[in-house]
Amino acid sequence: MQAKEFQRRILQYYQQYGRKHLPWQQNKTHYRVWVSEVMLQQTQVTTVIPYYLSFMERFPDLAALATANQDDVLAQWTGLGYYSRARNLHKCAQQVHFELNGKWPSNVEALEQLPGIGRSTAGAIHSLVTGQPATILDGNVKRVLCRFYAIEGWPGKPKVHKALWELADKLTPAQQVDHYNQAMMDLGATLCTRSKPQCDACPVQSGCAAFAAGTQKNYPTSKPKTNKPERSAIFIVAQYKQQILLEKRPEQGIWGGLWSLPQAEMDTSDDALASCLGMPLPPVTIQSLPAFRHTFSHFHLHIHPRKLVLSKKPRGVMDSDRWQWQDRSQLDALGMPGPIIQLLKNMEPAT
DNA sequence: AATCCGTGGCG
DNA sequence: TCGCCAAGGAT
Repeated sequence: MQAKEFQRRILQYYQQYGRKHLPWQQNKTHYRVWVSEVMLQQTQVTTVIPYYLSFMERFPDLAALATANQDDVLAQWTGLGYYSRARNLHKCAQQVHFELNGKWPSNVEALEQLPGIGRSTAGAIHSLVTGQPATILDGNVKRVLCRFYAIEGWPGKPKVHKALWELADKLTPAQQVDHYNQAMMDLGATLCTRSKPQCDACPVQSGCAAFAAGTQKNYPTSKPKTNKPERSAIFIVAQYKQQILLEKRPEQGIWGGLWSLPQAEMDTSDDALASCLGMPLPPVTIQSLPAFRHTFSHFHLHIHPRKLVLSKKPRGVMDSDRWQWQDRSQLDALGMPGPIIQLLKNMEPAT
């Protein structure tokens, strides 16, 4: 099948079945499309929608986001994952608002220089907002292309990745690129799905190499397996009256920039727990709460909570701005990891 | 180039 | 219960 015919069918598919009523497809602006594209990185539409609506209510425009505190931005992102996206989103807003006078770059190359915007996201923003030509290559497009051309090899491999970009470039039309790109993502998300693809309804079935061979399920080639290591840590729930001691995590690393519980090595004794927080007084009680496991993108973490009920609020090390006592009823005001929120929510109220 | 970075849904 | 992976980018 020639590129022209492929494009014609994809555009026809868009007319009939393309998604046109997603929240970020209404009142299209750079700001609204950009926020949606970043939220949609590695994240499915149904997960994003409630976050997107809430985010737009809290930060209706670029100025609102650029002038907000990072804590407020991360609080909106809580539970969505990949928190560097939120930090970069905030940085990017500040750059465009303060350094570019609110004017978004008018070409893909300049868009790609902004924090959190890579090649595919830049192409998506540019094409979807302006309608001008730009290539995208997200997970949906990759899956469609891998099947259509029966491409062997995991798409994460640089060689395969490069080949996919070249094919994507070659197939992208000069006209109606916004419709074409949207349709390719819709096709991948609704018909050419990972499991049980609905090939009967596919507009490019007749040219699909995988369909012809009946090997749709073999594409894209899956990632080589690597076992995730198991890690364990003590999480300290230091409670004074109705307040919990929180520690802001460093920007780099897991849960970067979020407020979490102070951590300790597994072999830390109960006596050492209090002192490692610099507490002058021993806590009234130390109680072990049920451990649970949380899985990240690349390791498992066994969380062993220790509850320390304090009779007096300690002073000292916690005077730095990375420490904060937060009222239990106001935990959602800060960006916090989902599992930590759950842990604190499940805990019985203090006596 | 390979690794790091979350979470939820699915079979 | 568990492995897989989904609208990727940064280092």
